[in-house]
Amino acid sequence: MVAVIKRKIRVILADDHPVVRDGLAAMVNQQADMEVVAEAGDGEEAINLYDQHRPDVMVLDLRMPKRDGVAVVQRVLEINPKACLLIMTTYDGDEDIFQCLSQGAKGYLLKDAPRTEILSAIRAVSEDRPYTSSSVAAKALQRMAKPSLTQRELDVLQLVAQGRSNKDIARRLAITEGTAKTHVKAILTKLDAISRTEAVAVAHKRGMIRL
Amino acid sequence: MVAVIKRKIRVILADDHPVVRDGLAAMVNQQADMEVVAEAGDGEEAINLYDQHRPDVMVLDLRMPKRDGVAVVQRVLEINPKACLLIMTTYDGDEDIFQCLSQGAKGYLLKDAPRTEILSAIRAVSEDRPYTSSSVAAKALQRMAKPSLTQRELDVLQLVAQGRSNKDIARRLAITEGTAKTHVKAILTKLDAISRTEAVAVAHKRGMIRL
DNA sequence: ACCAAGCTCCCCCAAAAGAGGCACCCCCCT
DNA sequence: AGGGGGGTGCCTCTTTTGGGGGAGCTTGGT
Repeated sequence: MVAVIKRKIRVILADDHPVVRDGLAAMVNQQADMEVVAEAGDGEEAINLYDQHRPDVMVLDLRMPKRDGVAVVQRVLEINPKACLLIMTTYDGDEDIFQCLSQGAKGYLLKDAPRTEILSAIRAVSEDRPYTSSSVAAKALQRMAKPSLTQRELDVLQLVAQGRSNKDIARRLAITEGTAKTHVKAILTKLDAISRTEAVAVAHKRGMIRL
Repeated sequence: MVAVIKRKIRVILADDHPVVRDGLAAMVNQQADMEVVAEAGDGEEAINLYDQHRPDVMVLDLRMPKRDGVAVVQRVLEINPKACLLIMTTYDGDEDIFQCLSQGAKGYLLKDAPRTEILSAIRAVSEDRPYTSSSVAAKALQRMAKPSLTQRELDVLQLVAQGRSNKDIARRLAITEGTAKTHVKAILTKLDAISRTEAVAVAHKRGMIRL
């Protein structure tokens, strides 16, 4: 075996939990072929550090203070369209992952993934190969079949989830109660729910809303 | 300065995310006065490993597969009423932390706590001193004032959160619809909500239900 | 023994929600 | 020019919800 001289994969970690950053850093730095060059604790920092260091891979938590994963993906890809971004989240079924992936993130991981999977995902993404955990791939297919909500419907859904009445929703969105009801009806149909409360449950399970 | 010979604090880590365990393990093992003696990935394992190793401190994630934090606290305190348990969670406002603390857990931490806070919490708990992060202490006081739900009301609330109608809830709990309505009314009053959907939002925010 | 709390059931009544339908306008795409 | 989707508005009708009570029954504690 001839030792191949190769530059290490340079990694930035972005997660708001110091514990998680430590864990990832420990894992990464133990590998011969990769190293952590910076760590960010929120979205803003992640963007700044990406710009400074231009790493081979950035590992991004989907939910972060200041700017969430989606926003960071957008901004970083503006800075460098070839950026290799690996999204990491606690919850599968998070609607935002699809948004990230369709915007150009290269891979997606669950936080409860075993060490080996995390490391191989980083390697894959660093070579510009997409990596998607199988559970996410499965969900993506399921999702395709299901109708998606319009922006307006999402606005209404958000208020429904807060427990607002149709009348209240109408006032806040400056529309009539009848229109609010129309939107709610559309939401119920699309989410295959019988009542607004069930719609909220479904939407939450699919990660379409944050409570 | 005379070096004081002291046994290290023996720690067990229980968390379903390998990454988090790695992070905590790295932090703990870097300290001169503590060491990780075992790691558990779910509630069952945590209980078994506690029994085997009898550590000075067990750090417990509140949300774990098989058995959640509350159940583990209960069981471990049955095994050893003097056990020093440090609860760790992602979310503040999680109702279960109060249950854990009142059952005899010695401390509570948020996962986004800085390293120093985590380490000092472990040291405090190991000496049988309670450690409660200030944000939790504040919430505990607020909580005192608020009325608590009865078990039956929690049963109903759970079904309400799934979007079930009163009639449906009545069938599942083998009571009349009238009684279901009575419970729902009590829930609305106690949670200070106008509609069932708002009640679900409030309950979720307070961590009284899982969706 | 008694009272309080919790669970159960009942009444009436007003308000809200849900189902079904129709219609207009605007914008984008073919 | 035509078509489709999205947003808006309105109609009727039934069902569900929510608010106000009252009233037994058991259980646990004082």
